[in-house]
Amino acid sequence: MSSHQGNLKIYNSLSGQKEKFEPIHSSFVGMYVCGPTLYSEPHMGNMRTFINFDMIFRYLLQLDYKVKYVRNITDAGHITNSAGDEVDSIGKAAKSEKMQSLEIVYKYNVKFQELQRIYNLLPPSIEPTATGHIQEQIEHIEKIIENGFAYVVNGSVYFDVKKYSEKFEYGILSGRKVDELAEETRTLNAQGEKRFFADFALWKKANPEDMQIWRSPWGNGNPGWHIECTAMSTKYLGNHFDIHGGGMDLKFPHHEDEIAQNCGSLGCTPAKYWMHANMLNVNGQKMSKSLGNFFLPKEIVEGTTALFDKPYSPNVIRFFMMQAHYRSNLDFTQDALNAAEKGFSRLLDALQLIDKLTVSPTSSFDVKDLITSFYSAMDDDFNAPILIANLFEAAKRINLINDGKDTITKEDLSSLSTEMKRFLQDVLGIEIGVTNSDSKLAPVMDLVIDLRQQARDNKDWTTSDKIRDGLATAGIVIKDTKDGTSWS
RNA sequence: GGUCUCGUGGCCGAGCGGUUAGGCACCGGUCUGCAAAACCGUCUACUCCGGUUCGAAUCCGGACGAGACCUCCA
Repeated sequence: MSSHQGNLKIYNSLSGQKEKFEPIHSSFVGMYVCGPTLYSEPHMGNMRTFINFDMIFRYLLQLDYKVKYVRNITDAGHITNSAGDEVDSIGKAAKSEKMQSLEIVYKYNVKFQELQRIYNLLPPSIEPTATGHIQEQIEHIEKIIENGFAYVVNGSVYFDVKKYSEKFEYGILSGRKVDELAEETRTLNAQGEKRFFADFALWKKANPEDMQIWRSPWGNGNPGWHIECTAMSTKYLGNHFDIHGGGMDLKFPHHEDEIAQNCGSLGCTPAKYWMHANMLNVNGQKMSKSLGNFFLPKEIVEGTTALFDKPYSPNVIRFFMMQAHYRSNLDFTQDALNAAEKGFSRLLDALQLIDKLTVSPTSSFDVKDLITSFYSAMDDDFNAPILIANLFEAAKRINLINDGKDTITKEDLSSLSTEMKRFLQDVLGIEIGVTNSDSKLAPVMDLVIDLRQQARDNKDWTTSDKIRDGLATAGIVIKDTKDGTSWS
């Protein structure tokens, strides 16, 4: 049991408050996060959510919790929305790309896995798929019908929100009231087979043109959108588990309906803590596929988006994202990215310096206090921006020690070094110590720098400046320091 | 139309009753053959109007502005 356990507070969307984190089974944590629907390549906004939950996963591990992290893959198209329109995103993609549905999913899953590697996401404990759990979904639906909270119409099954509301409270997560829902809705869409407009599909009868069809007690069809998460979360984490996460936009209706399904089937809410990560904005507006204002996580790394005139490393992007709280909106702009890039390299420079520092018999500042501040930042609802601010404070101290204006003991130095690296690398998931020096170029550069140094020793400024300017044209920057010349 | 969130210095972004958040840029300094880089220092803001309070960016009310959800969405 880590001494740092027990201080964590989490903002629970269900209560709207920060709550002390107390796992259901002492040091075990069950966490379920809604993953992507793989009908296309996940965009940067999608990635932000996964990166944020990766950070949360990492910190929980750091606190020595035994975490079971389940993140699903939606590989079944959902053919209805409450408006009654037919929207099967995967089927649509399959048709337009002339592939089978699972081929589409496989194709984009390969890309998604690659993105996870690029952005240094830890693999979840398990990534279950919707199509692999059709049986479990059917069983849940049967139980809901049995409990009287769903009805069958013409081969489809709908959740009965009115019946449910007699015993449970529909809308506890999103704050919506069933009686008000009717007036709230801008346009009352065709209810079709539904008894009440707020009812939602648990199972939908197949259309002849559907590409994926499953057999069920109600005939051939497809599962509804929400039931897959209920089936998979309870299968792998139990009826009631610790954390359920996802993007803010899933709060309603998806998470609300998950709660209803869980209560309707098992009599209890699925999760103790609900966490919602906020959206990524582009020019103040939510990045989304439908708005078309998105770019892909690979494009920004390769520098191929029109939005930015240069590529950024995945580390810089992660660092940039971690400078904003997971519950806040974040605007992606070139200026902000450049600022993050500079700040990040400042932090890296300090970390490179840390192992070269000379130690003293005493420390001139409270190192333990500084380290504690790393933990308390993260304990306060995963406040990564504060953590980073504290890391910069540490970086400043390192520089001051280097300048002889601060002192540190051997013991303090070693724990500061360990903790800084731990938080940057293991908690924030940002790789440090990456050198981009080309192995073939390095000896050439050594030679060039040596020649320039000779010229400088001879006070031949014309030659030395010519070398410096020439390299600059080639994109190589020469840095003269006290300890010699370096390049990048 | 309904529900909700938010409006912080040139930019990004924390804080949410009393303390310098932090980063980037600017400016000053150190270093340097000159530069660049690096490091140190400085810069003290909270949309507006009322109210509560000894004290408000932080709480309450109002105005204006922005965004999210209500339809597939991370």
